[in-house]
Amino acid sequence: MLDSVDSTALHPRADNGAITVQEWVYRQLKERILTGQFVPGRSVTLRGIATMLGVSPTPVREALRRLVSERALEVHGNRRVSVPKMTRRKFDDLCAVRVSLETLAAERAMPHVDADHLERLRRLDAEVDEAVDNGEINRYLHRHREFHFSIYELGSAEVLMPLIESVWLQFSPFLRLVVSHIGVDYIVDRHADALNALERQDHAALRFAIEADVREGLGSLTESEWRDLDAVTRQAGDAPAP
Amino acid sequence: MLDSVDSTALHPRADNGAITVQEWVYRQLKERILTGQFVPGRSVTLRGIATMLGVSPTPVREALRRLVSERALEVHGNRRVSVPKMTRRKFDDLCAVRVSLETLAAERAMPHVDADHLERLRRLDAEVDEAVDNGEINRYLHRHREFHFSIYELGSAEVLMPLIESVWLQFSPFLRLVVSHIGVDYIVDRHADALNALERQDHAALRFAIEADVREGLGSLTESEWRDLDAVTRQAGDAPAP
DNA sequence: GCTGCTAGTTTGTGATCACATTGACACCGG
DNA sequence: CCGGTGTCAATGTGATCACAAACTAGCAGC
Repeated sequence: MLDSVDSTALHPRADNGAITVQEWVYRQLKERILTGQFVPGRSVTLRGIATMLGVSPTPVREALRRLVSERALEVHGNRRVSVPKMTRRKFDDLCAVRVSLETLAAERAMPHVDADHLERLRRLDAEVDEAVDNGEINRYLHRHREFHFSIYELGSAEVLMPLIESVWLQFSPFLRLVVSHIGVDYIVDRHADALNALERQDHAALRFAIEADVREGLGSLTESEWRDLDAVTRQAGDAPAP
Repeated sequence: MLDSVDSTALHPRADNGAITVQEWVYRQLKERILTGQFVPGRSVTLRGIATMLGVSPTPVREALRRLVSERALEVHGNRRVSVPKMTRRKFDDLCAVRVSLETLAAERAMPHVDADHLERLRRLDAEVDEAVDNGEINRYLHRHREFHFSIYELGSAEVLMPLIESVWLQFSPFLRLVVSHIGVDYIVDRHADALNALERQDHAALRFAIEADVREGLGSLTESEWRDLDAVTRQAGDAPAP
């Protein structure tokens, strides 16, 4: 259990900042999913998580159900829950929804963006590029996510953000799988275009940049790469990503 | 408790079709929310639901958390959960997301629609009109929902449907409030246009019809109507809709 | 050698209990 | 008459327990 990753990951509830155990477990699992530490196909057991985090099964069950609701996990007929596997069909749907939702979110964020935000976004983008250059997968995934969400959260936090988060939760384990098996080198992004559009307040250009960023990011997986990934997920019964 | 509404609402788990109590509770509450039996602002207590449905608090808590995840309910700082109140801001966001998601879903459904589906949709639309003419609010809400979802479920069930459902869960209590306080007479829909576009396989016309249906449906609430609805929800501590 | 059955283990589910926190309401002092 | 305070009920939370279903493994029989 050498993968105790995050800031708030002290011991079970050492922090005690008016946060419930269930909420804590939920955030732990969500973070692990978003950073791809749960590989698609991996089955998640209730007592396993409970003992891993040092809590009772009750709050774990609630956290798992929340994640199932958000489509980050799925339940099978056996009542077992696991990280959903990716299919081409689902991948296409996710891309389409990402385009639809994230262009809308970006457009809505545009009026609220100011110089400080732009500066912050540029810094994040620079860190993304840096992570790509150095081949730092974890840092790339973190910054990439931070960049996108830093835009979207400006406009409409209440309605759009949860939906986009749900899509990312479905997307991320697969993304992690791809970048760790195919490499981070082929990653292309349109962050610079998006930032310029944001600065010029150009709605159309922003939409185009976001759409291109989503579509080109992983849209061009070849047939053989799909088969390769399929083979990887097939043997995934356990064991988190390296 | 004279509002035991639905088909599957026998006694607690008299059916026993390999369905968990938690799932049953979830569906019960979801149905009640979608049909507007929980008015915005109403606070929902755990033990209250538990005794109402004749089960223990445990599965109720899980069902509530699922609904919170789907934004059908919200938790306050007090840990109390309630049906969220609608704001103009949120309403606008919901409309924009509905347009974005549902036009996409309709477009994706188009290739899969055949004569049987069209016939079924026409029948549903006729029932919607009939319900409007007779002022049958409950029937209207049911058929209206059935009409839309019958289109969307054709195309992409896996990714899009849950998102659309989440939006409808946020939308429906308010919709019920509106039609029951302002009347069902002013309701306009573009179902006929959508059906024609579907038949002609006209993507652009379909998108336009869906967008118009969403935007015109409740988009034109006047200032005084908003105030009126606000006054209604303000006094909503308890008591389901009539 | 392979299939089918059976015992033991694992896992999810739900009820119950104990505890902490919140909210309500009456009471008391000003 | 009003505001503060103490008490009690109500509520959410989480651990534990008992039970049922599912999976595993081992053995017998064909």
